[in-house]
Amino acid sequence: MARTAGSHSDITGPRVRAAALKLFARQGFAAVSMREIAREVGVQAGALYNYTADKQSLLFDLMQSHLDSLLAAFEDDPTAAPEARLRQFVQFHIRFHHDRPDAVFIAYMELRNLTPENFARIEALRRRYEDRLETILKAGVAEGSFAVTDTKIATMAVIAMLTGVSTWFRSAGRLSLDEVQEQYWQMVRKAVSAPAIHHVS
Amino acid sequence: MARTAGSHSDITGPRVRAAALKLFARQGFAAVSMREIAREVGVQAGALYNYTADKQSLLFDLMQSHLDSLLAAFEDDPTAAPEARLRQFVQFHIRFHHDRPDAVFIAYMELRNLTPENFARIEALRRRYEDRLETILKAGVAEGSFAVTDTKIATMAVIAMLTGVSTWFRSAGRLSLDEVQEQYWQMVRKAVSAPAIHHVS
DNA sequence: CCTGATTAACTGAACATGCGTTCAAAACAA
DNA sequence: TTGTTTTGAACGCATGTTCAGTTAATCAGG
Repeated sequence: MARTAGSHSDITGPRVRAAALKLFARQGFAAVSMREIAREVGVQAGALYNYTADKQSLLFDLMQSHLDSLLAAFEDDPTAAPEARLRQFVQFHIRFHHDRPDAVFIAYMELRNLTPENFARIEALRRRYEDRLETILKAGVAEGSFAVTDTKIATMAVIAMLTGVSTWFRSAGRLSLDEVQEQYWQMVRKAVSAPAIHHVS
Repeated sequence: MARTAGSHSDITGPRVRAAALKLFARQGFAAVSMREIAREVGVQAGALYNYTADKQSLLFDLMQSHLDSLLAAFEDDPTAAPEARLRQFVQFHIRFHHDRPDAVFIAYMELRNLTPENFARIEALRRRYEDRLETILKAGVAEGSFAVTDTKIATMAVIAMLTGVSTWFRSAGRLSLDEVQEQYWQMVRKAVSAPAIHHVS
């Protein structure tokens, strides 16, 4: 046997990526074999090499397109108030990551399985995303509405806090995503705002 | 050849655990072979099975003892002010995790490589640690010094934020760990405190 | 609408290598 | 001498990747 009925690269290609995404997220890159991906697609292992040079490239491509779409999706309005921009960032980050749990998981967990060159490229993309947030924080500090000692640290703290949502949030749980977004926004807002001057009436 | 000079289980045992900790953290559980661990110890692969039933148990033991020592090391004073207790938690968490980068990495990244039973036991330990923080937050809310809508969410947010330090902090970097601890404490304090009533003079 | 040639997609077997684990035999420690 | 610790070989099976061969889809010309 050889070519199978209905086979077409426009169809199989995305299915290979989807299967790899799912399996890498569930089991980890190193624990997934090419034969396992092939089985998920419904194809023999050899056929995968029409769609990727090797296993490593498959991982890299998944990470790269995740970060590309992350950067493309976030819209920031530099003319808006820093607090509004930050609120937008918080809500966007939580929503975007919630919608792509597998890609998020891979992008954070499988960095060590990248070759040094690929790692550097992924890190550069991640850095660009972090810079988008830091730009907002800097604007707020310059304007006086935010008070953080070090915008780089605050950037890392906020992103870690927001990304952590995906480790525990379940749609079937006690809270809706909207409620979670709102509560995280309140915490982030307070964390970066000027400290309270308690007005005792 | 068989038994080697100087061999002793009191020595080899800890070395096996140390080698596994190091390699699992650097390359991931699935990517490390028993032969690789053995080579690091300076022994043949078969000898490892004097110290662990199998590879899975080795991972579980490392995670369990990490979480055991985490729970044992954190000292909370229920009679102190909630803000002081929270400050203590923040500083402890950052310091403890900074001192054990490999164990932290494994405890967060390799959960999916545990069998269901082992996973449940590790999760229970983690939950107990989270509960320690939530207890502090609840005390502060009851007392009125903290203002968070949901203490469970705040707990997860704070822990994610603090644990994130280990993803970027380097001792050789721009900031000392003391400075980082202080800045994170300020952000956490503000995030959970009652919102500012801006006093315009 | 049919026929034949060409191209694209896939199979299945093979390659060398590595895997976790077991165990009889051997050598050291007490 | 007894008991502990390690070796080294072996087990069956899985790994990523390559490739000649085979079949389905596509296209050209009537």
